[in-house]
Amino acid sequence: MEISSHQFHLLQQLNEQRRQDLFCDCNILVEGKVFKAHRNVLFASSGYFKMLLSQSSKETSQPTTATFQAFSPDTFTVILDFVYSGKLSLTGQNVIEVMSAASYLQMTDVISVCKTFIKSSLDISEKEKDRYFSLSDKDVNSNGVDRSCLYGAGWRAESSPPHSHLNPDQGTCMMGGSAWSNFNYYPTSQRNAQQQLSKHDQRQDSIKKTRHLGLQQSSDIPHYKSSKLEDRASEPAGHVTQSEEQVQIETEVESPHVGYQYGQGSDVIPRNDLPRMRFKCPFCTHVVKRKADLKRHLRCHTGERPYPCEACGKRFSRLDHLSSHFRTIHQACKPICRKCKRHVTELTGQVVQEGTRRYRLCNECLAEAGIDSIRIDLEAEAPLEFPQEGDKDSRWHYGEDNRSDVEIVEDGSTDLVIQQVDDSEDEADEKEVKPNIR
DNA sequence: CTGGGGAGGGGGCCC
DNA sequence: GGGGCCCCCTCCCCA
Repeated sequence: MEISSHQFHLLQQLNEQRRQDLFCDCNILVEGKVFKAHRNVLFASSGYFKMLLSQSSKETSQPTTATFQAFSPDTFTVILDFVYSGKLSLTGQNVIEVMSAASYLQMTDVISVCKTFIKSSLDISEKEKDRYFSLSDKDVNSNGVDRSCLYGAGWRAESSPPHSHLNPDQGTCMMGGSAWSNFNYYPTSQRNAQQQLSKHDQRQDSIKKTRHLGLQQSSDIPHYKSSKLEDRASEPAGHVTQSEEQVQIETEVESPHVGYQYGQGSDVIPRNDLPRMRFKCPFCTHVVKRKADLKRHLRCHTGERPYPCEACGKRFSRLDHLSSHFRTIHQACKPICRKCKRHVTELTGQVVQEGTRRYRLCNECLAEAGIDSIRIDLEAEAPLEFPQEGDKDSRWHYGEDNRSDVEIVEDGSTDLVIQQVDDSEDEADEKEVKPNIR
């Protein structure tokens, strides 16, 4: 006989012990803030802690201490609360950093829920947009539902409120009906709600001279910087609370006389232009016309890099960037001498290979560099091309398990190979060989 | 320290 | 919707 409430109560007790600092044998230091927890619980919840605690399990008499700089204490609070309660408090502001931290801590369930949260936000985004245009749904966000979103993955004994189920694998995984809706179309609402500025946003700032919103990003996503976090936090005047903003937003939604606010008032998109710009990024102020473009744009927030180079292992967020990288770095497609920049042909130049990198040199520069005497590696003369679909034996194939964010170090000193330039063949390769992207 | 060039990355848009 | 190209910008390395 199984008592279903036992697990829930057990976790509740553990959480209580944590709060009272009872039997806590692990200290987690996050940016100076100390969290106390139980090794057993952390071990069972996180692949990272499992590995960490396995290694330090011999010294059980000493409390284990783990230090993190990759995410903020607030983010770790969300994670730890989830570990001890099965409830994940996601909001539009924290979802990226929580997902990033979960990735760091190897908590696949949390990652999965975050992804669902993001995905669902897009759906909501689209629906809300439709509502915006029709202006027929006067109930939009008028129910006062908190915009933060609570995901429960575990033992919720209570009956579930009428929320939509997003992820069956997460147990009673729920999300507030109109959560995020306001993040999707009304940039003014994001100004104060979001805390950090992504590199993307910074760039937008510099390019378009519009003041964009920040996005909270984890510091372990290298190309995001949080340097403007403080700037955001100290932004003066005009600051309104989220609830105050919500009122403003609702006013904007419901009043046909109010124009579409974009940015901080400096850029106002006339309502007539709205139908052309349909998809609003939930994390920043970026608006695109096509859903596919938004999907692509979102990768700059999620850090997702689904396209690995099978030659060097470097990963890219976009197929065309991978393709460009492969042509430039591994195929020596440019008929330009790397040294003197002159145009070279198969007669006037040769391809030089350094590790996985290939480039062209004219005969003069080859002779000047004194590398014309190096033997020609016959194997390296095989055309360097994107492997065909299913070509698992390709020399450039990097198996799924071998994928790594760590760039493979090229050995340019010993593996220098020269081969004849054959422009026609390269061009043929370019046309015929398509990237092997999965 | 600075300027130039290569590579990566993001957006727009066409096919 | 995906693939791909073009354009532009930033970052980084190197001379």
